[in-house]
Amino acid sequence: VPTVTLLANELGVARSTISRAFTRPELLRPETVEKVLKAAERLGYAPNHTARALSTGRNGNIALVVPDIANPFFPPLIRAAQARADKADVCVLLGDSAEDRRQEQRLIVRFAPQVDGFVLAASRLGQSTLLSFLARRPLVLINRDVPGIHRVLTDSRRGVHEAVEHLYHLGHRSLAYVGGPSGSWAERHRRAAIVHACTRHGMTLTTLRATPATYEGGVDSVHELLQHGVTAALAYDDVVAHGILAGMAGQGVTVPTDFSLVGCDDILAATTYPALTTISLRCAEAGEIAVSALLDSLNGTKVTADRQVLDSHLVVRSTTAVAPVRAPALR
Amino acid sequence: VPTVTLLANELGVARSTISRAFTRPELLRPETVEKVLKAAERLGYAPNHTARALSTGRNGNIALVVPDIANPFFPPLIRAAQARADKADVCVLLGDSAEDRRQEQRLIVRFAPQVDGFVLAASRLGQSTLLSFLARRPLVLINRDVPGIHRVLTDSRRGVHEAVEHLYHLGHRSLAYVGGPSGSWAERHRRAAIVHACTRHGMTLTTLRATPATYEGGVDSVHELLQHGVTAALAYDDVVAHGILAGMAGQGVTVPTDFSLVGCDDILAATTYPALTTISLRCAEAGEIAVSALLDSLNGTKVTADRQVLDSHLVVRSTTAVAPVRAPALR
DNA sequence: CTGAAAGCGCTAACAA
DNA sequence: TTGTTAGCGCTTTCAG
Repeated sequence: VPTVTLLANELGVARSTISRAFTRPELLRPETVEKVLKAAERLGYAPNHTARALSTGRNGNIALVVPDIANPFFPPLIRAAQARADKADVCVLLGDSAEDRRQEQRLIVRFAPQVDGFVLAASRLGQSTLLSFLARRPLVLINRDVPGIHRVLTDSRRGVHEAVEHLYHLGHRSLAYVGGPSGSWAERHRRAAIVHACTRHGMTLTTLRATPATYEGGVDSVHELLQHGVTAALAYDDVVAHGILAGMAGQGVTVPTDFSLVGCDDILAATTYPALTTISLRCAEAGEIAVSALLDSLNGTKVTADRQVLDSHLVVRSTTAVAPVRAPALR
Repeated sequence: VPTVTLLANELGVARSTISRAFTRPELLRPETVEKVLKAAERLGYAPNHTARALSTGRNGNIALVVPDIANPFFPPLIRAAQARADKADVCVLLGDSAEDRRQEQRLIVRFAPQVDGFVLAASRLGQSTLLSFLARRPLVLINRDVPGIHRVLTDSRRGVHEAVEHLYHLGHRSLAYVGGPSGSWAERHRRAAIVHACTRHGMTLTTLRATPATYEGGVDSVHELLQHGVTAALAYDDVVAHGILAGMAGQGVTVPTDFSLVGCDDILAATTYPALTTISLRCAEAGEIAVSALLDSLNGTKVTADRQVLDSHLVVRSTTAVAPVRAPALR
């Protein structure tokens, strides 16, 4: 593996020149910089972050911890986060906490010595625990609202409002909310938004819960859903909605003719049939923004807001239609 | 922050003694170890991993590079890889090459100095490039078959064979293969397997290609697919199959009554409607095995095989049925 | 603008 | 069993 020394000997310059070409090129003559860079390219040289870390005290890594990589909500977020970090020449250590707070804590402790900061998505950790980590390392939260910690939140309120309004205009008057995990910030947030929107539109609201909040949980929830005599439902997220779609088909209920359904997150894009009407949540962007915020705080750039809220909007596709004359029931 | 030097001076011993107390305590007199540990505790000393890495050349990190995190094929693989690494107290640096070989190469070069080895999934890089990286760092490939490099391959042959047989028994005699990206190892492998299986069963085979190999590509391929007068299709992967399913529904073709469809990978589990008959490929396991192999080679444990092939099998769900009397056509 | 030299904190021969 | 002595690869004063 090539090092500064090798490169320096190769070019007949000092090691510091190599170093400067990468860290402070403005101190060098442009042609020198170019010469070094070209040689680096040719010999496959890249600065050793570990060595740099030892010398500067910063190691150019950040950690990203998510509850479940396999949940489709996260890959786009991870991807955007990684791409953003990459632009700043920062590497991402990825952790999957398996939705387990103990595991999450373990990962954080293990990552801590080799990262400059953390992005925690949908953290399950308690406020005080989080605050104690903040004392050690810069920290940015996604979809977890803890005062005092920089956080980026995907706010579904506007989208929920638009969805309820959309359904109202289609003639629906009774709506069900198929909720998700009781511990999650997103769930609390979403539930509150929908209660509010329904009150405002004078819609009857029934709430139930998909357990677990997965495709299967969605399928299973259909049984209960059909007993409530509602003509439409809003699901905790797209995955649950997708399950409901399948469950409905299994019950011979045609969506959207017999029943209207709205998802949340917009992560499945149009990959359901019929294509899912959903609340689009800019969740990939949340990953990018969180990383940017973390990077800023590492660079000492004073961050303006420490609570960044990302707006949402309704995307109408093909699972919502005019309310049926009679609500579908179990057959 | 206390360092070895500080601690050593404090205790009037050599720095190496401090070091040994933490890394090879069996070399020291127990009372010495205890003395050091107690002083460390008192002064709040903890070994600096970065410095240790620089000195030992091993930093307890590995890199995992995938072409696209958002492709549902990878999250389970990443998850399994991360879990396996975690067990060995090793951190995973994740890279997304965006299906771009230049980007892949960039990531590898950037990661190289801070990882002990690489796992490259579905690499797009040329053989010689790969071999040159191998010369620098241990390397394990997933679904890329390069002699001389340790690789783990998900072999779809058996599953393809079972699928063709299954369709044959259901009365199908003409089959289409909707292929994927021409550069990919999986595509070449799968295509060869299906050609072979069809020959063996005396089935007529038509091959086309979903471009791109995505849900949308699958949807789009339906138009061409219906012009070939086949009664069944095998898709490059589950994502393409999922698209075909939607495209068929859009064309008023009922699956499986009018048309039978088989996916590949088994990553969507049963989250399509109807639930997809598919070839199950143990791809998560591939991630775990690749990491294990890499870890073994880092520990100097001689690896037995350098070409690990994971078997596959057909999982019959609900998208295959008795062949229709007439092949469906465009309407 | 570039070179020389001194570490960053730790580990690992080699001695003693 | 413990100490001595070199570095690991990079950054960073300080000179030139």
